[in-house]
Amino acid sequence: MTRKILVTSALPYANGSIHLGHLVEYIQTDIWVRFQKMLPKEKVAECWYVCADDTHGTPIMLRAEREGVTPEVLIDRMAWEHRRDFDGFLIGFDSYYSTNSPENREFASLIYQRLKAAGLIEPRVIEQFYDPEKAMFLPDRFIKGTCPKCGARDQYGDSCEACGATYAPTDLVDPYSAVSGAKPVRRASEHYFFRLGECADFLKDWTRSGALQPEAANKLDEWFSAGLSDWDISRDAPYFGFEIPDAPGKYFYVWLDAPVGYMASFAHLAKEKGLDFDEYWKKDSATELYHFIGKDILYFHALFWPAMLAFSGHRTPTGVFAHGFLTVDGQKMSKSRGTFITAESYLRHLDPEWLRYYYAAKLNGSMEDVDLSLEDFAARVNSDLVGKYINIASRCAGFITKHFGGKLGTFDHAAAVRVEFESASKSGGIALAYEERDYGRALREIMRLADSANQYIAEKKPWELAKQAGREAELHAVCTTALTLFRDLTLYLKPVLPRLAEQIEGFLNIPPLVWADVWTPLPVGHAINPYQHLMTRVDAKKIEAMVEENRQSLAPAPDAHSQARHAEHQQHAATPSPGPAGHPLPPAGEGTIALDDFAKVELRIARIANAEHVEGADKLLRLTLDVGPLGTRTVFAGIKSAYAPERLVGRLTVMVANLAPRKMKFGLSEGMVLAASGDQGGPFLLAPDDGAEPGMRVK
RNA sequence: GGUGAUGUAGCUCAGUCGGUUAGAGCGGAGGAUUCAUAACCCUCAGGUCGGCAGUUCGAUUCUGCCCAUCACCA
Repeated sequence: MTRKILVTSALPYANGSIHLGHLVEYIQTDIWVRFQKMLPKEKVAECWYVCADDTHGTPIMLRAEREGVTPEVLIDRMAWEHRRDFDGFLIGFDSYYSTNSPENREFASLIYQRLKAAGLIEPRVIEQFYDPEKAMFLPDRFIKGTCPKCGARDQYGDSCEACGATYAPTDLVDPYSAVSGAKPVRRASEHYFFRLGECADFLKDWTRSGALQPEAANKLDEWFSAGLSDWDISRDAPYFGFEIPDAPGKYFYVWLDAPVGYMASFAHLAKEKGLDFDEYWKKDSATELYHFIGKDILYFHALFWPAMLAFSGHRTPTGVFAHGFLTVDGQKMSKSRGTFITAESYLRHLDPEWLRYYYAAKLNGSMEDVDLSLEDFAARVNSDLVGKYINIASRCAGFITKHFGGKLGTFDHAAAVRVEFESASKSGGIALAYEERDYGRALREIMRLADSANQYIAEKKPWELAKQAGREAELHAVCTTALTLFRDLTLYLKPVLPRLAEQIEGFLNIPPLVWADVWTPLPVGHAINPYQHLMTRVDAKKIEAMVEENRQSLAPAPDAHSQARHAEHQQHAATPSPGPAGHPLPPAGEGTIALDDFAKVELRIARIANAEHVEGADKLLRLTLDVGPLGTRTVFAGIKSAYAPERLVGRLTVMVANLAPRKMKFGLSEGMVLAASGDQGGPFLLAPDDGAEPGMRVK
């Protein structure tokens, strides 16, 4: 039977940059998809890989507000960044879309309405903390206070980092809003609940359908025996998301519409490619649907999501594949240790295929955590890829070019190594390992073959044959055979190393390699291109430089969840108040920064609408800045020594609009104005040329 | 605290549906070689298979307890 497959990776939240933890999943998924796409059409007719940015929720709303932009502007920028990072790591999405899309609104609403019609949505009044100053309800992570158990101050609303206790935000002693600092009040509001408990029988069956890894199924059993609680799927305005049909002021909780993004992204692809959406999503669809996720979001994908799908008349996932977290050198990723490494930063220093290979070598399809040991990483890439695999081509190609005009000869059928390669091909063990997501096993097998190929060369000693007259045919055959073996190894490695494989296809002058069941030598007389270096070794100094660049001694930022994705978790991960999370400082001690680094500073033209002395401050003036469409900001500027307030009112200057607000003795400062100073005096405020308008971006 | 996972050579990991000498790669030691970006090839390292107890003719592999690490507790 011909398979049609749809694959997803979890949607990264538009509140942070992609880092090496995220990449475990995207690389794992991408390898699997690339493998499927290499299979013959009779086996796998289609395999589509879709993903999207997860864009809704309170953290996005507040961050956008803090940066003085609309949420749409923020998520556009993040989507652009995410795409750039994924491209850099050769993640081959067929569609990368957004949950803030018309398709997503449509599907989320449809699913909701069907669940409602099925009697699975129940309104219920609940009491929550409300920030009277910001006029909004506060998610748990935006409430801080003193731990009721151990008395530690400034703990989050759901758990204490000091003693590990978990509790409800209402248990906190002296709670305050992390958004405004105000004391929250309790306020009642009607929420909509998805009656998950009603779906228990269905879910128990689905769990046993083989869609889950054994460890995951065990986990679900725990949840079943604890009893399934209903799920709060609505949030009150203000909220960045989709308003619930027929419920003004109520919005879908971001986690409701996030997985629906899989459908939206596929719908977007289907429209572009002329695919039949319903063939993939209708009830009892014959196609296969797989979700790659981190184990942290198993609850959403193994309970809520299948239930949402099933009870809204859709198909359910064929498989949910959960992976573990990433650790670096055996520990959680840490900003202070410099191991919280962003994708962007990695790419500035190192080759993406090195990481793809290393992760693949460590992945085995289970939920175990994956450790990136930086020392092991370099050793492994250097010895396996460069020393072992690439070396095969490097040591043989020269003879073909020099002695035989770049043309291949006959294949050495008598070689013992041939039997090994042939049986590896016939057994299908490598393919099975890929299919089962046990890439570590696949690579061990491939490297074992690479060892055999090197042994073959060592045994035949082509360099000696080359010196002996009359043995040209033998030399020709040995090198031809070795390059054929190299071609096979490349085929096997192609899902992991797509770019390198493409280069090698060019070098060997062959069409793109696909997964062939029967292993055949390259034809006699086939011309190859001269060998050029295919891969360099990892330089430990570059790793050090990368780690150094990511080290942030300041910002005692919470280490957070290494994998944190999606709103729920980002709420835990992100520092709600000051400081955009996930943005490394520019490289310290290096003379230059990348354009991207500069682009993070949002400079805007501001009109000084008012300026006044600050009571009790020697150096500060309180400026009220008109930033055009961004509204007005209060900024405290240390320019009192050089400017009388009345001289400033009405003039234009330049401000940093996305600087984290800073609480000062005299009030909140929401940015800074730019001024020059030096030995000759100052400060001197910057001013734009005529024509600049308040709110314009300075670039 | 509850639950789950993990704990095998210096490092990163396989493996054992209980059974004579527990494996690989890397690192390290020695040798060989020079085709290959010092790569490759051969040999070696002798690790109480986290600890304790139990089941068994026999356990690293099963059971229980303990310790350590990690994660989850919606």
